[in-house]
Amino acid sequence: MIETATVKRRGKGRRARQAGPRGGPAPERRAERRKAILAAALQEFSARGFAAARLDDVAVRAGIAKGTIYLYFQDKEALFQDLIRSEMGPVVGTLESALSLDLPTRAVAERAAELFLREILGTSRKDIIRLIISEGPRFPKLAEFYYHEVVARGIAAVRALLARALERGELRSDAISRFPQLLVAPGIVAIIWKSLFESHAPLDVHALMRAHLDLLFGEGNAK
Amino acid sequence: MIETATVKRRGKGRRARQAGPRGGPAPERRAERRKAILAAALQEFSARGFAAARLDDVAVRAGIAKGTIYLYFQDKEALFQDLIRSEMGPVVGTLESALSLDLPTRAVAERAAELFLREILGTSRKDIIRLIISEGPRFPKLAEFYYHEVVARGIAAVRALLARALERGELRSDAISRFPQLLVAPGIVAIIWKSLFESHAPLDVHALMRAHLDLLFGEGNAK
Amino acid sequence: MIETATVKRRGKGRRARQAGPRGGPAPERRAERRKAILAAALQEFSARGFAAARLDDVAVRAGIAKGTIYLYFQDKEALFQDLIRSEMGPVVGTLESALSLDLPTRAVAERAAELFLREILGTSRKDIIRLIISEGPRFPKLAEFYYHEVVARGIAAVRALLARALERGELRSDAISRFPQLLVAPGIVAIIWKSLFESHAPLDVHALMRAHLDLLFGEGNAK
Amino acid sequence: MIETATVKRRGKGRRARQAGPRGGPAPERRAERRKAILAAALQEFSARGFAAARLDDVAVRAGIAKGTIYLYFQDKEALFQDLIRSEMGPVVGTLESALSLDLPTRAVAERAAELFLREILGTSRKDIIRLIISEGPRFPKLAEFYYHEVVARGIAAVRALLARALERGELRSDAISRFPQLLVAPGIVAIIWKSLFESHAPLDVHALMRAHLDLLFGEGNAK
DNA sequence: GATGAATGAGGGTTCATTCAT
DNA sequence: TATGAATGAACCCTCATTCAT
Repeated sequence: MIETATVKRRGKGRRARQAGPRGGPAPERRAERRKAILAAALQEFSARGFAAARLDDVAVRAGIAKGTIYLYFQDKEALFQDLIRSEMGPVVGTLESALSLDLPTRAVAERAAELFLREILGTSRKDIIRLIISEGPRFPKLAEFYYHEVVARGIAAVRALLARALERGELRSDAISRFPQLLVAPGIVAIIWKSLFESHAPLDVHALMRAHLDLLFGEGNAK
Repeated sequence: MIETATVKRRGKGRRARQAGPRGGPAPERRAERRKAILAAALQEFSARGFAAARLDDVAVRAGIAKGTIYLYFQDKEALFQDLIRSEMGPVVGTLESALSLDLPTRAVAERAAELFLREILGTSRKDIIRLIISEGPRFPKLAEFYYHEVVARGIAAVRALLARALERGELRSDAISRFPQLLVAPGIVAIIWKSLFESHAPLDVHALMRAHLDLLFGEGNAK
Repeated sequence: MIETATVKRRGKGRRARQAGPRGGPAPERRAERRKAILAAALQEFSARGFAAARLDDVAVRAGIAKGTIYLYFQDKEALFQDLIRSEMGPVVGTLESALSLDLPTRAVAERAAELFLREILGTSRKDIIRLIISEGPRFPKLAEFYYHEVVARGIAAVRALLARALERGELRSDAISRFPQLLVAPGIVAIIWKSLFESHAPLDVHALMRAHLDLLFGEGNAK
Repeated sequence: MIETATVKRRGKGRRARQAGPRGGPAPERRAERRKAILAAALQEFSARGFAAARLDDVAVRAGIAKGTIYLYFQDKEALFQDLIRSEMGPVVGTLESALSLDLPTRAVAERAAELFLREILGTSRKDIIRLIISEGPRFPKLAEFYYHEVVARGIAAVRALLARALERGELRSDAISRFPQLLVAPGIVAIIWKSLFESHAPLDVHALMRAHLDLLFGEGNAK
């Protein structure tokens, strides 16, 4: 087949402008729009999934023209990935500091649970997590990012906390220390339940988390 | 018929024939093909997700022509829903009977865990579960079906088991009795972990499940 | 930037089917359609140029649906390139045999000129040549193909003819032998003239060619 | 105003301002910018063709903002047409005076050839000619302009020269007198060759032109 | 029934053109 | 005057669905 060096122009080369020369004519107008697009994208992506979401709808929801999206994001995929990253980045730090408080372990765990309820389950970040679960296998680099930036850091923080707890004799077993996934599992399941079954069988996530902690630490209340 | 919130392009007028006029030309040839299509569909859907999967690829994988799919399934959506239903139905019964065995509760739980590992995590059924998690919000009727046919029945069986266990004093608390989700959560997380992070951090699901049961029942082995 | 191995599916991989399994259900129906598309494409491309031509218009002109084009050609570029190749290939052979006739050189040249007038200037092939001139720089591989398959072969044939002519003393000089471009130049110019200026100043190409041959061979008539 | 057969999207209502209200804010700054834009446009148009060239790239190359182009030119098409006209105008005069020198005809022809090599083939004007060849059919008014302002004047000058040459017996035949295209043809072909085949088969245009003149005038050197 | 060529609506992306600053 | 962000019409290409064979 005859191939050419032609016509197909900008591959991933040209990227959405990051900041105009002299600072750009709209200093934080730009940031606002970017946020509006990300917010709209979150809604559309989480309502329809990556493939089925239409940038047309994202634009309408963001109150801009379709082409404008491309002034802020390379393409649909970059929009998706930027969305994931911008939403998840901030929480990890908060989580890490919550886990490193010098309090009785159960108390720390309860703070973390509250944090999860307030900052994740109660916000659109839960949708981000669903998106990662759903689309991760199709976006290996995104899964990798999420693993390194969120999961691995979270696991490390949990392990540090639990090592101390074990020393202090606050834990029944080293099970969650070896498998921090066990600590988080109910949170994940809560997210999934709420998005699939909430209308059929509402779940009292507060109570679920309390029961979970009771299992781990024995009954008791550190509040 | 299961309806969804998704948009349809062409009319839903004619439906896939359910049985040939005069008895059908191929008695169980028909069943074979149906299975081949479902198997192919499972692969494509779980590799790409519902929206991005192409019926063309399903057909190639099933070794048939594209149009043939429409002799067996109404449309792409029906294929997807039939797939979910045909795969998950059978397991529930097995699970129910495993949970109703008259053995020490820990032993029953271990059987159930083995069953999960063997029949779900070790097979393509884990992909079905991922698909439900991913696409459920877009297919409310499917989530409903899954809730009633799988989740609710599973919960009922677990509750029966645990009620007995509580009476017998085999459980530390009534936590999982009130929230059977806690029992299942590590299994869900294992499925997700394997599809997203296995290459970055392999997970020993056997050990994970054992640690989980240790937490619930205290250390010990009922085998 | 996060990259993925994702989503972007078929690059140039999947090619337009070349022939169905059992010969294809439409034996030469396929060839007919292909021709219809090529004919339509020729019109659109030569009327608007490669970039500005719309496949939509090609489809309408060919009497088919837009998507059908993609059953026959990989993409717009492949259609363009196939067009050039399918049109120019055949003529070269005819030209070569015309040039190798064992006749007085002037007679051979006149046959070639007639051939040019009849088979190129008088047909849509002149548009192909214009297209190559116009788009060649943007399609280097196409220019290469054209150079090797048409130009180089033409030059070789001309050189063979002229070498013989020089031996026989039929030529005034070895100028065109060294620069066969000189032989062809008026033909090229005629094509360009007709497409640009014909309406302002009609050109009698017959007379032009005769005058050209007179210059090369001295006045005389071999017919 | 030059009109074309091409489609316009937005209205042609407002035109590029030709001179600032109260005299214009920048006296010949304006001319400089105009030149910069034209130079940039030449590069982009000749590299990509009219349709595929992007005004964005023109602006970048000219070191201005995209919108600024519209302060100097009506629209893309006007820019293109102004480009052609501004580049070709000047040469014609030079050519005409070269052709009207009172020297032996062969000498005049050689001067003209040198002029062509130096002022056209050796500069970006050759790209202008390629552009006219390529886009002329889509811009009839441009072809008309080019015909009247360049071609017709060139032909007239050539005819005058050759009439004198015939009288003086310096020409073998009246062929080129009747068809001045024959005189120019090798130049055209050289332009095309260089843009298409130079990398495959370099062409010695000097030698080509000399051989051409030898054919017309018989061997000899008037220098 | 089975096939696969054909259809055509749809969506991502581009880019000429406008206009608020 | 100059800027460049914003617009939105277009266009290439895909793919679910149909239907003649």
